[in-house]
Amino acid sequence: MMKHKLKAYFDKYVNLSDDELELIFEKLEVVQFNKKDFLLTAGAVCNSKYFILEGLIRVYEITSNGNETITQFGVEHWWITNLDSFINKTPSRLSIQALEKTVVFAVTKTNLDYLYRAVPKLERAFRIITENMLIAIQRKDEVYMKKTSKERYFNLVKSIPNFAQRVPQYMIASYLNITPEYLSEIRKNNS
Amino acid sequence: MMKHKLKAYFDKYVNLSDDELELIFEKLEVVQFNKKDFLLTAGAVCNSKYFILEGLIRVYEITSNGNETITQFGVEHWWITNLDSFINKTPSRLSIQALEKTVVFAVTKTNLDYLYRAVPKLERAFRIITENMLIAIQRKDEVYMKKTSKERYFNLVKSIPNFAQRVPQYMIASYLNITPEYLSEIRKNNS
DNA sequence: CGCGACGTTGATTTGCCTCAACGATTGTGG
DNA sequence: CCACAATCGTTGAGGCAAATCAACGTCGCG
Repeated sequence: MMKHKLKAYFDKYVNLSDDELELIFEKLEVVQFNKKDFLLTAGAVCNSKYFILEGLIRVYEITSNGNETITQFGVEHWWITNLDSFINKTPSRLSIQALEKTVVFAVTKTNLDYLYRAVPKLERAFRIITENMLIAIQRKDEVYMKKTSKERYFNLVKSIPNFAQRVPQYMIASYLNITPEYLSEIRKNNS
Repeated sequence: MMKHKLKAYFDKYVNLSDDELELIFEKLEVVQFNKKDFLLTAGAVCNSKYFILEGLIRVYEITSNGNETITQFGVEHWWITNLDSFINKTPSRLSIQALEKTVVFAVTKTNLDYLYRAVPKLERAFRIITENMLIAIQRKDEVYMKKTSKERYFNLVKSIPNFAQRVPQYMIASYLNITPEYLSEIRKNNS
């Protein structure tokens, strides 16, 4: 059941009483998205954080020269949002879209700010979660700044189960910052 | 005075009472580093976070093929640490070094964990600070993933005052992930 | 069935690297 | 305080990874 999943997740960071868990649960909304549905469309302000219960999403941007570049994929148990837009209430240049049928907890900024005050332990949990995201992004940067396209590709497909099967190749290429043509060549020479 | 600077900084995030500020101040240490001194050497565990009061530092790594690559610069009012090593107590592959005479507040993990409990508002402050760092690194990634070397260079030098004067070119090149030779060419064609 | 989305292949171009050599500047020991 | 070495920046020749552009095969879906 949903509430149980939430408890199991937060237990990794803090110990919540049943009352605290209940408070949090009341302020979350379970939302289901179908394939190709948008969690956020470019131009809008990102008003929610999403915790992915199941499914797969992508975060992407249409660049000035008109082609889309994917900045992030999200899978089960990841928090996804446009943090910049969420915090600063600025219009998002990024869009967030479901690539499969996806179920999330959505929490609005208003509700989250309320919860931080009502359940101080949540502040701690998100301090730690955010730190972990920072570490993850720094590790990713190490790979993406210093490694070749080939290494980045194999690093990615082995980090998410069945990734190459779940996502079209041109999206993987976009995320890796290489052209679909070149990714095709990489795959040909290594299979 | 040092304590005043600290108060002004945290006031941006939370309102601390004089008592709370005093508690925090007691657990910080003011440390001065001379040019070329190390705040952290590769192989050691990173036991402190550093808040730069004045000066300039670099974070860098010696890669497997023997040359150094700079992953971060830090200037006044930035928090610097190897977060991965700091949190997980793993040996750091990164080194942190002063590029100018640099004065910092240093806070150990033990003291910071103590302070989170003694001053819950600090948890909030660092939740927000960490979120801001995440936003900053995401913005940096946008530039570094999608832009040419030339664009990255001019983006960097205009973001930190006098940066090109304070840091040798080969370090800037390293941070930008280009060779010193190529940076030289970029500069020749655009001045 | 036909159309659009996706992947592949090949020819050409380009951004950036490698290697080597050479000024200019800095700093340090005699 | 000078001399020499080390550090730093520049220039040029040649090479490679990856992009661009264009064309074509294939598959799934309306």
